Order: sequence, then C-alpha cells, then structure tokens
Amino acid sequence: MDDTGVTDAFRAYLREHNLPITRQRALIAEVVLESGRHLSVEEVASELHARGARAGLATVYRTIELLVRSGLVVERDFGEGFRRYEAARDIPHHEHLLCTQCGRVTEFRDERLERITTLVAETRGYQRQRHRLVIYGICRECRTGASPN
Amino acid sequence: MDDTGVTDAFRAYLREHNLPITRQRALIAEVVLESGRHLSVEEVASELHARGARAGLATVYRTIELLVRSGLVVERDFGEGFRRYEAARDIPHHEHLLCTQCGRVTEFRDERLERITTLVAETRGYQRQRHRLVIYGICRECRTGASPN
DNA sequence: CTCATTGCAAAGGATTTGCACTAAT
DNA sequence: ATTAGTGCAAATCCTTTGCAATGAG
Repeated sequence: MDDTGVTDAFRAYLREHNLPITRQRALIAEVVLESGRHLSVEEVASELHARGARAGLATVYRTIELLVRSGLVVERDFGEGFRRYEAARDIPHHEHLLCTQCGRVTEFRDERLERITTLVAETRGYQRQRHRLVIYGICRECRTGASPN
Repeated sequence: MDDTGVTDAFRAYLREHNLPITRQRALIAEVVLESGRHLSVEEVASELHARGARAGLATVYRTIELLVRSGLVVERDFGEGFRRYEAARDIPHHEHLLCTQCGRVTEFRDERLERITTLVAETRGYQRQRHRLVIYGICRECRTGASPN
C-alpha cells in the first residue's frame, strides 16, 4: 500500500539508533502506523494474529514504546483503563470524541482550545506543557442502531 | 469545623438506603469531604493513619464508591495511572490544571468550553454526555523551587 | 440477635521486568 | 561471532472480590 513513508521512517529511526530491524518490529510498526485508528495493545496483538503473524505482548509493548520515542506514534489515555496508540501524522494537535457505547474515536481540531488553555495556564501561574480534551458521547451509528460495532 | 453539611448529608444518604453508619465510613467521608483537594485512595488511607485512625484499603475503596453514588464525591482520572476523588461542592462543572512535577491540582471554569464541546459533538453526530479537559504544566512553586511539595 | 461491614489475602487486568533462547548484523 | 531482541513467566501497580471474623441497629 502506502508504507513508503511511515514504516520506512521507523526503519530509518532504528538504523540511526543502531537497533536491529526485526520481523516483529516491522510487523508491529506496520499495524500501528497504517491503521487509521486508535489501537490498544490488545488490538495490535489481535491484528497481528489476524495477519497470520504473532508476537508476544511484551514485544508489542516494547516496540510501541520505540514507536512513541521515535515520534511516529502518539500515546492516548481516554480513561478506559488502558492506553491507545495512534499514528502521529502531520496533524499538530487535535482533540477526541469517544463513543461511550462502541468505543469509536473521532478527531477534531479547534484553534480556540489552544488559546484558551494557554491563557488559563498563564493566568494560574502554570508553565503550560500540553492539554488533553476528550468529549464523551454516543455516536450516530450507536443511536440509530446501525452496526453497533 | 464545618461538617454540618457534607458529612451529615452522607449520614442521611446511608440512613435512607438502610446502610449502617460505621466508624470507618464516617471517618473516610470526613477525610474526603472536608479535604479541599483531589485525593487518591492511597492519600485517603494515609490521612486516616495520620489522624490515628485506620481502615483497610478495600474499605476505603468501598466507601468511596458509596460517596460517588451518593453524588457527594466526584471521581477524576488525570491519566496518572490511578484515580482521584474530589468533594462535589455546588460547582456545576470545572476543568483541571495538573502540575506534572508535584501533582498539585488547580481548578478553573470557562463557559466557552461548554459551548465549544457541545457544538463540536453536535457537528460530529455525537449525543454529548460530558467532557474532560486537563491542562498539564508546571506550577509556579515548582518553577521557583519553593517547597516542591 | 441478625445481617451488613470490615479486613486480609487472593484474584484481576494492564503493563513491566528478568532471563534463557533466538535472531539480526 | 557479538550483541540485542524475543517470549514466557513472574512481578508490579491499582482495584476488586471472597470469606471468616466483627460490629451496627
């Protein structure tokens, strides 16, 4: 498909850091980087199995850590009790809508949030680092009963 | 002090539901409801010990669950790997600033966030339930090196 | 007295770590 | 050949649960 960019970028990262490019690392990177979704570690492992490949959970965790360090993947915590990982495309920063029924995630971006959070932090004496906004609700599909995922 | 309101409200809640008012429940409620902070379960247990009282962690968890159900306490998840609990005063909804160094929590309220999140949810086809915003940064005290908490 | 609570320890779910074995360069 | 990675199981951290002993009403 279109793995010319992202997966190659990970290979480059590994080379630059003198880290071996193993079969597992290539596979895990492919799954996470080419999925347009916000995957949990469990989901990454399942996807590997679905593709006939396999890797121990520990390896998935370790490789994802590398992907995050490389800047190619971003870690998300929506308060579900586990973390999700999303390919860091070129989008600078965005917020998330989470369907509390099916877990669907929708992204959006709003400049005003950057301004508001920056100003609030300043006003309260905080040196702002980042912010996290999640809107919880029920998506259209779940409400109309069309494939509850 | 001022436990005329909150702790009595919890006692009333227990009576209404035919639940025994035990020494532990009274103590835990007092700690959580009178602290103006966002406490973790561990912190509640420590505070109990500091007051010469004690209660098993399981009891703290169970009592806090009751406090949340009664509506007197609100659960928070700042992505730290554990949950915090805050007395639900009369404030309708507010956001949080979290110091990534000392864990200090500061609250603020901004009407614009209600409007923005409501509008975004609507636009994206979500039936909005709630939202959660946390701004991460370093508080003034931690930057100036005054009692790093 | 009777029934729910308490406390401890065991169980759980997500994530990390130790270590012998295997694979990349 | 070397050196690092993999996989499994054990270990951790937070939270929940089972059950015998305890306490509230």
